[in-house]
Amino acid sequence: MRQAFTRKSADTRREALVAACARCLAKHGAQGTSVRAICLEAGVSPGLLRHYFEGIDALIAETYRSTGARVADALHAAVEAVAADNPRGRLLAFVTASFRKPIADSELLATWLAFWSLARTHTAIGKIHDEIYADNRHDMERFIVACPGTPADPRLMAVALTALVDGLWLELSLGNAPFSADEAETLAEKWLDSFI
Amino acid sequence: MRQAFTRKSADTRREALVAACARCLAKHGAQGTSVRAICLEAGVSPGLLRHYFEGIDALIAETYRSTGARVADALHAAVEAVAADNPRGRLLAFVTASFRKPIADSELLATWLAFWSLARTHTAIGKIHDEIYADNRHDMERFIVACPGTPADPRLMAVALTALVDGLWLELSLGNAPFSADEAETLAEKWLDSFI
DNA sequence: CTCCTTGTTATACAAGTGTATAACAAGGAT
DNA sequence: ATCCTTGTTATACACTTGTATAACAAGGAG
Repeated sequence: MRQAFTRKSADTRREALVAACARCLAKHGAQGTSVRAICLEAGVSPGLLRHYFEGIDALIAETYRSTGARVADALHAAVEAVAADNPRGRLLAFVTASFRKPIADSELLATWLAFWSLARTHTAIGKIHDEIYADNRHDMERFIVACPGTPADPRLMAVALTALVDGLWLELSLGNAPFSADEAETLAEKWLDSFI
Repeated sequence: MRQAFTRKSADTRREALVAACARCLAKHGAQGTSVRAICLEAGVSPGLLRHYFEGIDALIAETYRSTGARVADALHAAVEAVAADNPRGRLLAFVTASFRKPIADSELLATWLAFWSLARTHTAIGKIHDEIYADNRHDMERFIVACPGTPADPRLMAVALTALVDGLWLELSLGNAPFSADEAETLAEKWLDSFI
């Protein structure tokens, strides 16, 4: 006897598969993320994945794009919570959002680790990575130059601040970090005090 | 006909397997690192791995320890190249070594990504990670307090500097970074200027 | 109602995975 | 020389992997 199934539109299915892929990467990491695991998570048969995507790599690439957008949205939401006439507060909000949920999150890190691994070998995914990071750094730079007392080289400042935030985010998300989210926030603020 | 083989001591074989595992992780990433791939790399049959290690996870854990020690050695070698009466120069050497070979290296990053992935789920590997990072941060703190004009909270300073270095190292090693190793060095120096 | 398109499943397949096990070979002890 | 220990290989096994393919079912068009 065949399993009953509901017929859905292509877009809905693609989105559902991307979401399932993200959940899978988060739960089981890159190792445990297979066609079967993803489709089980999506409540769908393995064949359907290949009906909508060229292969599992294409689905992961799409998931990278989607996850990157979700992160960027969360960061911008944090910024929008601060008044427009407080550019320094907005920059600080953009930065410190990385130390709190939903950005600082063990499962998001697991997803990101999988992306980094693939970015190194798979050039298509490498391109997506470059885009996401270029966008992020561009945003960071924009928020930096919006502040009064803009430093001489905002590009380099954005590079440094991004690296600092990434490093702190990584350790917080890995767990067992020898510092708290509050301390990370303090450090970021101190950094701003000295350079901007 | 059986393949000719040379009989070796247990220690030699273990080290050879660890080295092969490291090369494998570097070349093919976590995905492509299997018992068979490692043993092919070591020029040894698959069964031998289980003769010396409880399983592939135990070998990877040992490889993590070994690679961590190799990195720490490289960092300390950079420090020792600077005169003992120049503590600030030694700290800077410790920091900037991460932006040069052999630390800033795409294949080392691939290895490290595999470790991070496993550290999240495998608690035994997580412990090794914590040890390695605690050691590194401890060294960093030691080089910081050795400088004249030690800041109020050297622990937090070490946290921040470690995060900055990690973030810059990560992007440099991933490739296509929008900044050079020289610029990373400049940024680290600027950081020292402001805080120490 | 019937046909036809197509979303969806079930099944099959070849290749790869970690591990278990027995046969083999090398070198020292007797 | 012979035995015995043990390092090492070859092979087998059960399981998972990504993918291909044919059967099936749902819903609209005629």
